[in-house]
Amino acid sequence: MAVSPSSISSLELTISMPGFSSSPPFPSSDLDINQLPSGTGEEEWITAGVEDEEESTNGGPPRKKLRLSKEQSRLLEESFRQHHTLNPRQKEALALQLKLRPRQVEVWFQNRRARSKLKQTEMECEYLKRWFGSLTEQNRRLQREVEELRALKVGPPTVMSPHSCEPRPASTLTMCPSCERVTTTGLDKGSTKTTTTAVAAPTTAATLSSKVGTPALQSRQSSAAC
DNA sequence: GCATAAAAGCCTATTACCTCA
DNA sequence: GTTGAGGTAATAGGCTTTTAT
Repeated sequence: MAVSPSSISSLELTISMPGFSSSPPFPSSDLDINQLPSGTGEEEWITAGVEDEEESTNGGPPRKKLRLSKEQSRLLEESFRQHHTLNPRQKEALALQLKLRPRQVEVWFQNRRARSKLKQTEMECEYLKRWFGSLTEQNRRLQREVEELRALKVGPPTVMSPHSCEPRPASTLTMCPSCERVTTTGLDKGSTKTTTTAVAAPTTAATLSSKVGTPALQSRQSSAAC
């Protein structure tokens, strides 16, 4: 599974496979994530309120939550568009540029990847729902069609067999009960042609089916046994 | 070369905090 | 002023891959 990160936008809906380069995590004993970076500039730190005093009296640092500035967010997004993962150098450079700690940049990228994936999953879910709906509709239509054909009760066209000189059906339409596909049995000895009526899956579905078995794919796989 | 432990890096789930209606 | 929902920074734990022995 490969993805070209360079072509991915911030809300890209392709599957992202993370790269394998990032910096080692900074243990909290080495670097307190809530500690203000030296020379802090643009980021906005918010103190949490009442409990802070209790914590600070207990020896712990007051809890603070970082709010990234618009400019920091913009730069991070821009960077994310170029790479979904950062190698240690990139992370270091970005952290320096943003006046953040590398760990914070790393965390931001992790969360950003998670958000991307969530968004993608939601859209895939929507897509599959719609696809299912259209397949159901098509199935209904085809079943109606079959019923109508049966209702006609017209005998199939006959031809003369070259061997027995007896009339026999030119072809017979049958439907597989499990996969509900129409099978045409022709004249030739043992020639059974299966007519595929599957809906052509759009590109997105093709992408999906590479990850999970789509209904069409599963249908195709199951009907292979017919 | 093979086995194994440690390190590194990522993902996922969750928490904690903030903002806003 | 209070409350609940939503957004997001940060944490914890687990898994996979890489590296050193």
